[in-house]
Amino acid sequence: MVERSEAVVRHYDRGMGTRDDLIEVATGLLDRGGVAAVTLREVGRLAGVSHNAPYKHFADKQALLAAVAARDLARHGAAIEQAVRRKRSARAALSEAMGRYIAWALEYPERFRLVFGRWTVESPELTAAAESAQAGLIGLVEAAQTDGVLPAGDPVRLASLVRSVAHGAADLAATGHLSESGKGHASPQQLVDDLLVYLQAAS
Amino acid sequence: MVERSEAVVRHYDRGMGTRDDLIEVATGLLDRGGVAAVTLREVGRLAGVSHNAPYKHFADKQALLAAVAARDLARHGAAIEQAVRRKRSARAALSEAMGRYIAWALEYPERFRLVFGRWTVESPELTAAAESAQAGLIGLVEAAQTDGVLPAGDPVRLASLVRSVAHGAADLAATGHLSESGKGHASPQQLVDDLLVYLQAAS
DNA sequence: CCTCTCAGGTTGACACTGTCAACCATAGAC
DNA sequence: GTCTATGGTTGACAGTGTCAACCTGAGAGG
Repeated sequence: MVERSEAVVRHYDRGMGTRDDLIEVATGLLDRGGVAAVTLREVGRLAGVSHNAPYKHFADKQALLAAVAARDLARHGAAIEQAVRRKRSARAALSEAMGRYIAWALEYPERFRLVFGRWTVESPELTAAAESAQAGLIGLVEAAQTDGVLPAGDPVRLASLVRSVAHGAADLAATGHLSESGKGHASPQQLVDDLLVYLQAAS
Repeated sequence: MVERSEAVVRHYDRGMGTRDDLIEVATGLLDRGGVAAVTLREVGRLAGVSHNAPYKHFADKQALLAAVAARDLARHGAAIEQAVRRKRSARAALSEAMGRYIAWALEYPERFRLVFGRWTVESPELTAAAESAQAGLIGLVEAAQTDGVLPAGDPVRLASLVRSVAHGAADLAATGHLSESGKGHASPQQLVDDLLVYLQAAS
C-alpha cells in the first residue's frame, strides 16, 4: 500500500480539516446522484481516508447528512440575509429573499430536498438556522406592512403564506412538477411576485 | 421449510394478484419507515414469496416505487375529483380540492414525498395522472374566475399559484418546518383559504 | 391426448453498503 | 519521559439490489 505513507503524512498536515473535507465530498456526491449516491465508503474514499474514518467525525450516516444540510442552510441563509440588507424597500427585500430561496432550490435541488426533508434525528444546528431564517422573514413582512405594501394581519401568518408559495413553487419546479403542461408556464419567481402584487392590491 | 408447500399452493390460488400484493406491502413499509424501509427483500418476505419474485413484476426497485406512487396518485386524484363534483360553487370546490390535497400530504407524508419527488425514470402512469390533476385544477380556476371570485388573468398561472401555496404549505407542515416558532401557527388549509380571500379582494 | 411455451416462481451468487470491534500512532499535557 | 485522547487503520458481519440459472405447471395448438 503506497497510499499508507501518504495518508499518514496527510493526517498530520491537515489537522482537523478532515471533517470539513468529508462534508465537502458528501455535498458533491449529493449534488450529482442524489442522497442515494452519498455512501460513507465513497465519501471516505474520495477524501483519501479509510472506509471507517467518517465514524471518527460523525456518529452515523444520518449525522453526516445532517452536517451537510446544516452547512448549506447556514450558508444560504447568510447569503440571503446579506443580499436583503442591500435592498432599499421592504417589498424589494422580500422579493429578493424569496428569489434567492428559489434560486437555491433550482441550482441545488438535492441539497434543498435534503434540508427540507423529514429529519428523524434532529440537529440543533439545523433547527437554529431554520428558526433564524423564519424570524428574518417575519421581520421583512412587518416592515412591508408598515410600508403599506402588504395587508394588515398577523405577520407570522402572512409570512407563512409567502414562504409557502415560494417553497411550493420552488419544490414543484425543482422536481419538474410545475409546468408539465408546457404552455402557460410561470417561473417560481413570477408566482411569488404575482402573490405580492395581489397582496398589495388587497391591502 | 414448511412454507414451501404453502407457497406452491398460494402460487396457483391467486393468479395475478401477486403484483398488487407487492405494491400493497411496499406501500405499508413506506408509510412506516419511509422510503429507506422499502426493501425488495422485505417486500417479498411479507408478500410470502422469495426475495427475487418482485423482479418478475418490476424491472427494479425504482419501478416498484413508481408503481406505488402511481397507484396512490391515481387514487387520491380520483377521490379529490369526486369530492369536488359534490360542491356547488367553484370557490368551495377549489378550497375542497386543496384541502384534500393537504390532508393527503399530512396523513401519508411519505407517499406524498415519494409522489412529488424527483423521478429519474419516468413512468407514463405518473405523468398522466399528474397532468389530469392539473387540468382539473385549471378548470376549477376558470370557473371561479367567471364567478368573479378570482381575479382575471392567465388561469394556468393562477392555478399554479394556488397549487404552489397548497403544495408548499403541505410539504412544510408534513416535514415539520412550518410552525416551528410555536405561536402564530396557521394550518396549511388556513393558508390556502387566506390566499383565496386575498385573491377575491384583489379581483 | 400429448407436447411445448412461457409467465411466474425458486435458489444461489456477487459486489457493495452501514456499522461494530479491535488495534495503532502520535501530539501534547503532566 | 510517560500517558492519554484523538483520529486513523484493518477486519468482520448482516443486509441489500441485482444477475444468472433453474424449475413448474396452466393452457394454447396440433
